[in-house]
Amino acid sequence: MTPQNDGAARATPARRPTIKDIARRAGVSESAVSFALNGRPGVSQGTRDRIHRVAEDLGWQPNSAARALSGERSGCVGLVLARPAHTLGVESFFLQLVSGVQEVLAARKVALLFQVVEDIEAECAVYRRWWAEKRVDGVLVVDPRSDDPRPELLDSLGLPSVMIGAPAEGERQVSTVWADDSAAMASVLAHLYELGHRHVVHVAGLPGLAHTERRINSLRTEAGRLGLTAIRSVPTDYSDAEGAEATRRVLDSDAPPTAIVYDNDVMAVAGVAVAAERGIKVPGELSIVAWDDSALCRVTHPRLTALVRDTSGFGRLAAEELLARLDGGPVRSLQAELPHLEPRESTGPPTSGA
Amino acid sequence: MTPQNDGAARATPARRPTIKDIARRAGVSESAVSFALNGRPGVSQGTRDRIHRVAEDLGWQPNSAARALSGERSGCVGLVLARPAHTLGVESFFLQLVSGVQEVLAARKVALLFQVVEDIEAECAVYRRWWAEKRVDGVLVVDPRSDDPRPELLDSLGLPSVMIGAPAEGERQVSTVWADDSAAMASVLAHLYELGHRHVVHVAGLPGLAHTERRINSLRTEAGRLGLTAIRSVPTDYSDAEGAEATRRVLDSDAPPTAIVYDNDVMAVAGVAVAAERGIKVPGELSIVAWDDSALCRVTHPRLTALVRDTSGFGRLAAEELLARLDGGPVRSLQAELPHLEPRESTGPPTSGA
DNA sequence: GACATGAGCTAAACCGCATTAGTAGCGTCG
DNA sequence: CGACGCTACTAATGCGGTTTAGCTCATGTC
Repeated sequence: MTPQNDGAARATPARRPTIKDIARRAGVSESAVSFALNGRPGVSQGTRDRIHRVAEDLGWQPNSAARALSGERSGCVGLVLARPAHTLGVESFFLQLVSGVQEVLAARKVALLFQVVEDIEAECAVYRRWWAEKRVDGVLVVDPRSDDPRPELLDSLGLPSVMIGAPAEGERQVSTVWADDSAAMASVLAHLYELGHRHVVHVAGLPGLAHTERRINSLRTEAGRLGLTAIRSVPTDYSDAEGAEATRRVLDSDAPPTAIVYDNDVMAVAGVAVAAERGIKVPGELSIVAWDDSALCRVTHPRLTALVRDTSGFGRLAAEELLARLDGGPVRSLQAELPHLEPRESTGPPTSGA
Repeated sequence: MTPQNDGAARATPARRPTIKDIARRAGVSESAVSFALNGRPGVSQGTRDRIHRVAEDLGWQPNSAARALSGERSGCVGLVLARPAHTLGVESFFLQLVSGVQEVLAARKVALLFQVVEDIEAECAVYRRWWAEKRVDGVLVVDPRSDDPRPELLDSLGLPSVMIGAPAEGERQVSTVWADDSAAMASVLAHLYELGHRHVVHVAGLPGLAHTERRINSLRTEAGRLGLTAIRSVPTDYSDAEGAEATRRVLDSDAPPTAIVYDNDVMAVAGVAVAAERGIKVPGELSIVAWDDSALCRVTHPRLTALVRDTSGFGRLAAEELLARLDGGPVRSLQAELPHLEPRESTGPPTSGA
């Protein structure tokens, strides 16, 4: 079509304008342009306006590399997701989180560098590389663990960072944004208790994750407070397969529970499927609660009672905190809005008390 | 803990080594270092080895900004996802795609810039900005539309790009990586036809999307070939809500279908829920096929017959093509492996032929 | 022995911007 | 009226690489 493009050759459609071009057109020096465009003093209002007009005309945008090289900032923040590829299943949490993050970052013209890796070692390697390459100004860290090597690493690299999901441990230079899983678990158990459930099983997520531990501990504490003994948590890897397997195991036990709380939506749905397989009525014979709401929970039959969080709000909060850190703000620990329980059709009074 | 860190102040943990440091330590000029580290001629093997050793010792990594500024490349490619925030529901497709993309990019030390925006106008604005800022070397474009403004824009910007999902339209300098939706739809219809279905409804996705159009057209063509008349497609926005709504409508019609093909997994699951609501047996009275497999399809009861694609393989292919373009390769149109149908429990012969 | 050749290296320019250190012009003050 | 300070600007430098031009020395050639 375009005759000058013979195969591999790429056209050079329009040279990017630089401040030099602006300087020439406005009849001033490059420094004056730089001052004007960055709102620094040293230029008269008239000249400033003229420079802005010319820049606008030319459609100038700062070359991010040049800015990163001379200034401090790269204008990027990073997010690494460490998950074995096969685990990247149905997980609405992430895209929602990221969309919240973007909302805040985009407004400040900060880009998000995203990387998916296999495991936490690879994740640490990415941080090191990004740091060495000076590719990012800071990072958002997800899936905090109970014995997490990342805060120390990030601290030693001096890479500003925000942990998403768990309150700080130790005295690291790492902000945290978290939701109160303990209180949330308490509210779930209270809901089930009020309905009359005395025997509840918690199908938990990965044991290494900090929020898993907190949910498990909270469940134990609250059960003690209510005088319940037939309460326990069983660990899984969050997959539908293990969720189903755990469900079968607890239903097969001598004293099956009257309610199950699942640590994510996928496992909860898998649990419903197991119940359906066996002809167990939900919520008549078994009540089910999903931690984290999603389309999934509204799509099954019966629709699932779920713990709703404002995930994208969570992302916004985290991004704001990271930007604040980059601007020299203090290390903080921020708490997101408390999740609330959305009762739907999968929970009800047990038919026969234990 | 660390006494020198008083609040906002960030520590400077270790200066990043530069080629200057390497040059000094190796007793050569900076240019020699650059030549050696980039495998260019002009340095003896001995010196080259020495330089490499020193670089290794110092843990040197090229500063991405500096490299971007002097060289051509920024070492980043971009991916923009245009979705209204509330649509970011259960969608395994993306994370899987991205994980495949990363696998290839990471091996070449190319970073992925990721952005979620509201709509396609915002998406175009992001491309313009990235181009002007010289932030990315190329982009991956998803969700091709039947009348898509993006290829023209990217072409005019001279931004190397790969469209994921649809074959090229027109003569743009844009590579495409796509799956044969037409053939896939034909195989789905053949499967249902063999089982005895003569009345099939296709609950389609967004009408504007190119692959939606191709599926619809293929369905019509194939139905014609098989002599079927009671075949149609109904459009939706991919959400579980519209999927359920469409299901109710077609089941309420005068001549309800014996099988429904859904354009994604979420809607298929919603369809199963609607059937359950009404006591319609799946697959006895209604067969259901989901386009795109996911944990979701294996988690419901009955488990869904689904069209399986190697999504992360798709991502790998796209990333490889983009890297090839960046290396000056020609614009190509690559076809991914044909999706295959995975029969599970949601399809079977209809109880009474139409 | 004069000269071309090429390998191996260095010096210097450059990428686009930010920033620091001037400098010219001008009003003010003692 | 010269010292001083202020405003509005320019020149120069640096960020960390890549790249081009040039320089030196050994070797080969007729």
